[in-house]
Amino acid sequence: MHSSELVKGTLKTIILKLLKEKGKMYGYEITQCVKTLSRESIQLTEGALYPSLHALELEGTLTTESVIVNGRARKYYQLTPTGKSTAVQKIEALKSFMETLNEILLTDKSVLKNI
Amino acid sequence: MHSSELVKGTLKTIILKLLKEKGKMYGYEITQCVKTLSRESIQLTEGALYPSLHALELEGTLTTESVIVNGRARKYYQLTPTGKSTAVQKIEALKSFMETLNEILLTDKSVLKNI
DNA sequence: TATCATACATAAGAGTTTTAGGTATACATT
DNA sequence: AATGTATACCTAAAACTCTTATGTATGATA
Repeated sequence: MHSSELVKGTLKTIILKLLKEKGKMYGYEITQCVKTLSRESIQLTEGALYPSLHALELEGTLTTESVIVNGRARKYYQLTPTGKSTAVQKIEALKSFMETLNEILLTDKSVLKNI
Repeated sequence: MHSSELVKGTLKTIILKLLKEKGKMYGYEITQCVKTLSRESIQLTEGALYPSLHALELEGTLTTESVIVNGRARKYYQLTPTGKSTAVQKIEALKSFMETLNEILLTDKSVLKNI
């Protein structure tokens, strides 16, 4: 299981990535999807997920649509047009950050000697 | 410049990685080293760095040694024996998390359809 | 004699997550 | 019939960490 410390900074980007690919998803579906994709190593908590979704909605990144399926309420989230470009930007920013991190993690003693 | 949101979760691991490679470093040196290694894209703030260093010291991960160099005080930090294994674990955990993230970021519509 | 770089540090406020709890339906098992 | 599990939403207090702003001080440079 990955530490929640690490997941924190990437939560919004993960949500945006999934919505970008899938079109629309509901909260519970997002938790299950992340769980499956991460091979059970990321378990989003609802206390973190829902406030994030609501914040993204307030920012204008997402819109919602409530429907009843099998007698239960579901709230689908999908990207707005501006939300789509936000998603692209956030995803690129994360990739870029990961490249930087990789360089740091590959740094060894001999490289550091010259800095 | 990478968003501080992303740096947050990885700050301690970055510190531990540098100390593991370099043996001992002082606070200001860490900020400059990260700045250089990241090609100016990560600028650690002192308000985040020092509390983290102090926390790591309290946890028993680091020990400190104060010295005067060129008339100015410096406080060197280095890993304790347990700190070394903490560092190795944290670094491995970060690598593992990055692999998981990569898988998520590479996921496309067709893969999600089957989940 | 300013100003920049070096070097440490902290505190109030801001922001996010954790933890714990609440509500509710459908379905399978005991 | 009752219980448990999975589905599905949500929030609030407390905990945690960072940002922002500030403070102290020395050395070098313009």
